[in-house]
Amino acid sequence: MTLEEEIKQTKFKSQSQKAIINILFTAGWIGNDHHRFFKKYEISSQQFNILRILRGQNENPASMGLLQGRMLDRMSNASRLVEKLKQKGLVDRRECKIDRRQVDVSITKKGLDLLEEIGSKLDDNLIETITEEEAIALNRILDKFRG
Amino acid sequence: MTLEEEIKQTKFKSQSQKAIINILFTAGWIGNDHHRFFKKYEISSQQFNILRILRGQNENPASMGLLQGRMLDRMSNASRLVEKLKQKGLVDRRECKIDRRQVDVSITKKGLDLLEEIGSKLDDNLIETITEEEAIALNRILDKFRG
DNA sequence: GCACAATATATGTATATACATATATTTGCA
DNA sequence: TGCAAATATATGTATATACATATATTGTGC
Repeated sequence: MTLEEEIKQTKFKSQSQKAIINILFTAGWIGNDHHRFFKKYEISSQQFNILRILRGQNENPASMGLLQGRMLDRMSNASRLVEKLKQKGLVDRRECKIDRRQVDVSITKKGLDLLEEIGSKLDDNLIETITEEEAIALNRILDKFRG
Repeated sequence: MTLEEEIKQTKFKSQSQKAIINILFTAGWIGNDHHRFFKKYEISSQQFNILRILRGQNENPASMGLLQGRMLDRMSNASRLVEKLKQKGLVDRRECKIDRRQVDVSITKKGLDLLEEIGSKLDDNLIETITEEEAIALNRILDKFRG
């Protein structure tokens, strides 16, 4: 369905203005898909994002600041997400010995197992509707869009 | 900045997988911009969206169902957003005489004045970084992406 | 006409977010 | 060294969302 059909709006001031709305709408569409997918594993997509960043650290713990810098949705509340993950036993959080303001966050065996279980199912979930060339063009234009 | 620089991630399974992350990241980027913009007017972007839909109704009231169908972020809670707007005097909500399950929601003079005040400042806010041709390509690929 | 299904909206609960502010610790500089 | 500025994290508050459920009203098949 075209954007016009989806939100029943026919007039846009420009293709750029329409693109903005299209990006927001498509992100919501993907977000709903992810939300439903992760529900099976009792985590949110944001919590999954943190787990993946921690795995990428290869044994090195991450500080809250590092997590925030790599998260898709920036700003605040890495603390609260880490707290949720800790309650589920998926991460460890301990005081950083070198700088006691910081905390060392690391993924647990249970967290790694969960990531393993989820595996590639996430992306398999989305059928490939666009070609490699289109994906490359999309990435280029989005990067340019953000300036 | 490229997506890789923004989220400090260098490996993606495919251009499509990268595009998904890019769409989510860019939508968050736009969302932050909108959030800051609308703060000046003491409404949220979702509340603004509802006001704009109501203005598009040209005097005809809208039901909650109609609002939900046209919102960017679907599902539930049009009720709560309308309640917020009503408290600010920007919309009216009354029982629908024909079907008493429904409610007739309409924009007030104050609501129209606010939309007028915001005017075109919203889009002026975003500098045009991509060309018309790129915007057209972006819209086409996003529509195709959603299937 | 009436019982029951379908529809429209509202609300309770859990989650996530932005922003402001609070607290603890470290750094830097006179 | 001592003390203010900077930094890292945590938390309070308001907003928005998904989902489940509740309530009121309308439609339908018998």
